[in-house]
Amino acid sequence: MALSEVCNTGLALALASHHEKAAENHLLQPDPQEEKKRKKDKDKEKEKFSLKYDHLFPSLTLGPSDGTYTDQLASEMEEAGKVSGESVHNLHKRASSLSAVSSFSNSSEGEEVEVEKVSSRMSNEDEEASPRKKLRLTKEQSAVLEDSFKEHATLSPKQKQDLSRQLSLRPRQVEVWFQNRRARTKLKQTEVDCELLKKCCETLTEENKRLQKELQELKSLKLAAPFYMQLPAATLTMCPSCERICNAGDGSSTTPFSIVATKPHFYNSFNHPSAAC
DNA sequence: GTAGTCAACTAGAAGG
DNA sequence: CCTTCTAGTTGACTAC
Repeated sequence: MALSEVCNTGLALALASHHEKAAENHLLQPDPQEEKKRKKDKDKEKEKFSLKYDHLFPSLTLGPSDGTYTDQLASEMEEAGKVSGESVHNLHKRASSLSAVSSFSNSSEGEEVEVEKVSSRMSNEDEEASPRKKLRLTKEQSAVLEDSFKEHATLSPKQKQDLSRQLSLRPRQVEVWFQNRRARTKLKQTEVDCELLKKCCETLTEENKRLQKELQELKSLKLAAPFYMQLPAATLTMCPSCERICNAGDGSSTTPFSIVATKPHFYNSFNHPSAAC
């Protein structure tokens, strides 16, 4: 989008309006450089994570132990809940209160390892005992989610189920990932829009300065040569963009700046923000 | 120590 | 009423 287009829209940015959602996906393909950096960081992170927690995996992989399978339980209960009409949220709470275990996977050299860890989804009374731990999605999980997000920024229940199965995540985790991803996308778009507005503002400020200067010049010209004063005021107007004097009755302007030239003479801070600068 | 990132959470609105 | 969404927040973790 050209800067001039932004400016000509009256600077009105309907951020994240529904009709923009589709466009967002195209606008916000991850910056390759940033993506590289992120990958690098994630690799580092993964390596460290593996080193840090690998020793825990065997004991954590044991599954139900004293806690049963919260993930499966939650998912199964979620499925059942759809039938019975019970809220998923409550089901997760119930599942979590039954067992403080959730699963995540960590890949090591392409090998997917299923682990169980202390759940981040605790009931209030459990929270004190074991505070939530940070779950990091693996590179593969993130990649699959990203791919899916590129196709659809929102999830259908079926897609959610499919992804959760494919990635060994709870449907809720997939859902949350998409929510956060949309939020990040929107934030990024807002930043881009802010930059555009900033540039637009700078341009308009410059234009305003130029016009002020021009006005001063014209005033001094008027004092020096009062020729124009002798003509009826209503017949003369100054076109601020093409820097020439023209007749107000003559609508056939040939200036390339037709927008400015056709409605040039009334500036206010509403439709010309720079005038307020 | 602190700023940044991100998964997970909550509250409230919208839509069915 | 339930589900799903956004906006804002929290807390774990990392990099500097």
